Amino acid sequence: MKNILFDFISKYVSLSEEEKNVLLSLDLFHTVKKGTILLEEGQKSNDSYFVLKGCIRTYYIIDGDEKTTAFYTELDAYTPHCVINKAPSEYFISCVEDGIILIADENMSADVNSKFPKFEIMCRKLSEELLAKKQTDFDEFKTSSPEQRYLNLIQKRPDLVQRVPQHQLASYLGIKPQSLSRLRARIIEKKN
Amino acid sequence: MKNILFDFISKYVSLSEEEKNVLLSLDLFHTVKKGTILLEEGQKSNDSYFVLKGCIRTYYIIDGDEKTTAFYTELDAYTPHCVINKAPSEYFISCVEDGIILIADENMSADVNSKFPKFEIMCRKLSEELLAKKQTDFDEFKTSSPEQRYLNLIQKRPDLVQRVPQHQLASYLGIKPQSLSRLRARIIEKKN
DNA sequence: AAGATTTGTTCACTTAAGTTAAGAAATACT
DNA sequence: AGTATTTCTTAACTTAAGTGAACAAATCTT
Repeated sequence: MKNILFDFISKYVSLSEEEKNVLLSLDLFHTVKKGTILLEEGQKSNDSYFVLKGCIRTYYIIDGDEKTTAFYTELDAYTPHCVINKAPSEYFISCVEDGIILIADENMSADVNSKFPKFEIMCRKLSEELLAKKQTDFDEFKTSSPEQRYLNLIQKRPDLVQRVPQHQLASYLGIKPQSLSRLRARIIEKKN
Repeated sequence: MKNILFDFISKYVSLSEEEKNVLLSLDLFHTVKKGTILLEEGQKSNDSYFVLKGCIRTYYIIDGDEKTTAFYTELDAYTPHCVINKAPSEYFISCVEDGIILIADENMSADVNSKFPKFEIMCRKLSEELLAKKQTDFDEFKTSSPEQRYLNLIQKRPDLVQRVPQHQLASYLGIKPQSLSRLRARIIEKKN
């Protein structure tokens, strides 16, 4: 797990042994069980996540039912909105599978960032990159139909379709579970 | 214009006079005419934008017609994806109105960031904030209907509905111009 | 293993968006 | 000012998503 983390970091900055040891002294790694709720609606939090293994999802409860809006899997980093704006969370975060998650408290990060400017640089680069990518994903979503979005998902994140329940995928695609079922049947129909 | 910029920056870090002077020495401010194209599809660029006055939009050309996916107005900062991934742009950026735009070349930013860690911190905070907000906007988009999205837009960015052509708004809302017309008629109908 | 719950599919019906086309209104152009 | 172009609306028709319900399949639970 350490290696996975350091390999990831090395894409942004190169760490000395000392810096690596500082990170390892922080008790960042957590094993989580499927179904564990990491954050609840209404709750405040200072935790950012980095998925080493497994899958976590964010979901809202609107009119009584779940709307899943995002999945984070291996090597995905994620800071919830409530950490940034210091307000109660508007959504839940839970674990789709058993996994290993790195959890970094904001005070921790601030500490490390002020001691090692390298981390500050890494965080900036990573955020800039994720922001650009998020915007592109959003663009793609806006400019395509549910069917195109599903086909696109099969291409870009084929694992998700396997590891995540259909009804969660449906809201991730901005539609109802029944529509996803129908849409899939339609695609198979077209192939023949 | 200088004051607008420094007021904005002061929300993230406090600058010394020296640091302010460094910024002002960089020839960042540009007046732009409505219709000016800042970036074309296929083109490479290192420029980030900060809108002091006016409105810029990003749009794709898909099957021959424009799909507008984002608007940036007063105090919005924006770095195109092609700057981050060093690849040719997949979309255009153009000016919706006459305006004043701050344009920062990446070399410039790198220079300033390495001389003044404060800027690095500001960029990290700003990116983190924008990323969190973008995700929330995306969530909202996914979990609502075109009509809800339009009503939401009237609440949150009422200026946009005034200053931007309907057909650009339509693709921003993920629908066709005719559907936006119909949807607006439907809303007015409901009021009576 | 039996029963309960969650998950996924199908169907009939409703609602709204996509499509194509025509025309009105506003804006830009010379 | 008059013409051309762009922008916006309306309408009829098509297509696909939303809704509610029933059922099948898979998965917990005990």
